[in-house]
Amino acid sequence: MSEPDYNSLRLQNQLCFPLYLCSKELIKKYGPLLKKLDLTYTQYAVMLYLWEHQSGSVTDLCRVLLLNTNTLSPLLQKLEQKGYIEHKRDKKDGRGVKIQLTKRGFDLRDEALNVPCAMQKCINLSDEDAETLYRLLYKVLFNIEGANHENN
Amino acid sequence: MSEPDYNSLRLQNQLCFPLYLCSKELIKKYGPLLKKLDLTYTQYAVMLYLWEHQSGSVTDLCRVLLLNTNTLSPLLQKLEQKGYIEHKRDKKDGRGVKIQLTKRGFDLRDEALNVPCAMQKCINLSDEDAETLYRLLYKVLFNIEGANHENN
DNA sequence: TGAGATTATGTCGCACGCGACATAATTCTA
DNA sequence: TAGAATTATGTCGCGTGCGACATAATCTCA
Repeated sequence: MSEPDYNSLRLQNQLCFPLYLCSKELIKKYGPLLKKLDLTYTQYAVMLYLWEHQSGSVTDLCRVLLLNTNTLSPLLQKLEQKGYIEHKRDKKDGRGVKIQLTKRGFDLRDEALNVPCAMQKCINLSDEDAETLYRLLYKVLFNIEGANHENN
Repeated sequence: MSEPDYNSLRLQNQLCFPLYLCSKELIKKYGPLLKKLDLTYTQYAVMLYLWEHQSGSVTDLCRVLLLNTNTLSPLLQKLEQKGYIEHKRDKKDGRGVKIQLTKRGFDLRDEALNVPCAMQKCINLSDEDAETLYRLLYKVLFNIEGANHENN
């Protein structure tokens, strides 16, 4: 018997590996920019959601950011400590919590305006490449998330 | 004065966001497959390197995986506890450490052979799309890592 | 209406991943 | 050749991120 083909196990043949590197390194690049806003990357993502939608439940945020409550709950507590958001129990449904921006959180948006531009310059892709990348990433996401829902 | 353009802050206009989701969700998909090998994703990446190169220093692994020693050191200790690798002080240069596979670590490769195939099926991209995605990811990596080296 | 199922949120323990810093060995240089 | 700079590895503290589980409120339906 001949030796099995181990090429599929080479690091350079893994699609997930550059994905992992890219995500990690890009988030690292956000660091200095977001530090000025006293935000981490995940906290920034929550703020992006809230700037766009004004408010939302923990479940809404979980669904959009693909995070579990056990990640989001402590993170939201930290954002509250910073004074950027408020927790409010839903009066109609005592289980639910409504997350809302404070004035300070709302005002932070203007300070964040330069972030996307700086990151775009850092990534430095042509519009066409960026769009292709974006489209393929969502295709992968759709494929693997679809597979998730089949299991549930 | 008119209101600033906040569109650049919309979640759906961030390239980093699907990257972050894709990486996170794909790594989650690896979970059940790697659990059978008693490996996490990052530990798996280390093993991929070692299966390919037989041995390497901590610095080698840091360079390839774009990780810091403060992440890798504890991780390598865990791999040693599992009996997959060995630490050996370099005799010529007392600072260096050589990481080597044990027999058990080496043999694990055969059990890992099904993993890339299963992941490819899960990602479910055409060869052409996969290649384009791969190419664009490395382009971004090159751009942002290049920017890193300028700063150093 | 009341017991079980479901839903929304949260806690606990573990594993990255990083910035800042510590330590030991080697190399460089005056 | 001694002291400074560099290099290789490692520790500490904090912030995700997840699986497993806990708790409280609501819903369902016999």
